[in-house]
Amino acid sequence: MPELPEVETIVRDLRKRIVSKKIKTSNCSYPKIIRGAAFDDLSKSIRGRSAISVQRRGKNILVGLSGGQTLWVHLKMTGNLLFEGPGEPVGGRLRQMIERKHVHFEICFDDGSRLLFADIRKFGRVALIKEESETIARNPREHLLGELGLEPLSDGFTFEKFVIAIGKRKKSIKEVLMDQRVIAGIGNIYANEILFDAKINPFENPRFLTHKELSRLFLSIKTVLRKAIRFRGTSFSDYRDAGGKKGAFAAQLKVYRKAGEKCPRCGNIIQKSKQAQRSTFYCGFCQAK
DNA sequence: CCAACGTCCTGCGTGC
DNA sequence: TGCACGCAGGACGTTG
Repeated sequence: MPELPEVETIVRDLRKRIVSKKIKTSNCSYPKIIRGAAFDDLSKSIRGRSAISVQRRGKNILVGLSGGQTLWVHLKMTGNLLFEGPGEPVGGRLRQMIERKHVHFEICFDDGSRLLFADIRKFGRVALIKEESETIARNPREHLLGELGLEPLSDGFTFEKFVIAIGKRKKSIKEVLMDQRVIAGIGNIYANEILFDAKINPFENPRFLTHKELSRLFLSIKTVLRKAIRFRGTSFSDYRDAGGKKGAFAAQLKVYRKAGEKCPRCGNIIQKSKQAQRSTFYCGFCQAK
């Protein structure tokens, strides 16, 4: 479930903690999570390298290493990236993940600290990108990053680009918002919340949205994502930040997982439906078509 | 070309 | 109580 706000929270935490640290060793207990080259190759390639940057692109985490290589991580549904400082074993959920053998990959730094990749459902993936990270940014068809669309919190995310990106699509507006090739980083939770905030029906055809509705949607994308980052993301059962702590945005959710409850805006009952095999939550009154 | 569905996985909630 | 099943869903793969 980590979407843009959760990934951004993790990236900011990790940036403070691992930049300039040197990799001593790495271990992998479930090789299927490694994409591309075999784990042994990856392990040899990163040994002795230092982390020089931590960046986010959509829901992708990119750890830049000295020598020009980049470690790519995608957390998918239930993945966690957790940092354990030197000589300070973590408690709580991370301890539980370790004990239940949900840690599948780890990087040990030479100061004794560790970066752990844990994932209950093993959907998350790790890979080493050998080209320079700049090359990746310039080439949107780079395989591991897919064909990523607009970065919604960047300066390049303008209303004009947004309208062009949205306009041609034939699927419902909610499916379009979740399409990583259009806008990168929005998943099911924030698609629901953004559409509620913008008072737009999730089933609406993007072609029929008025200029006024598109303006509201453009604004809601930015305000909802920014607010969620301020609250350090949404935690239900699985998401934790790099320190193993929960995000606080779940208490700010207006419609997601609130079927049968009253709409906080108009008091009507929040509906639950399905779109492309995913749950959709909305208020049928203030998000009417 | 695109839409729709299947796949990967485990934990949790529900119903018999 | 215990078991079977459905559900959660991001992104990729396959099918039609």
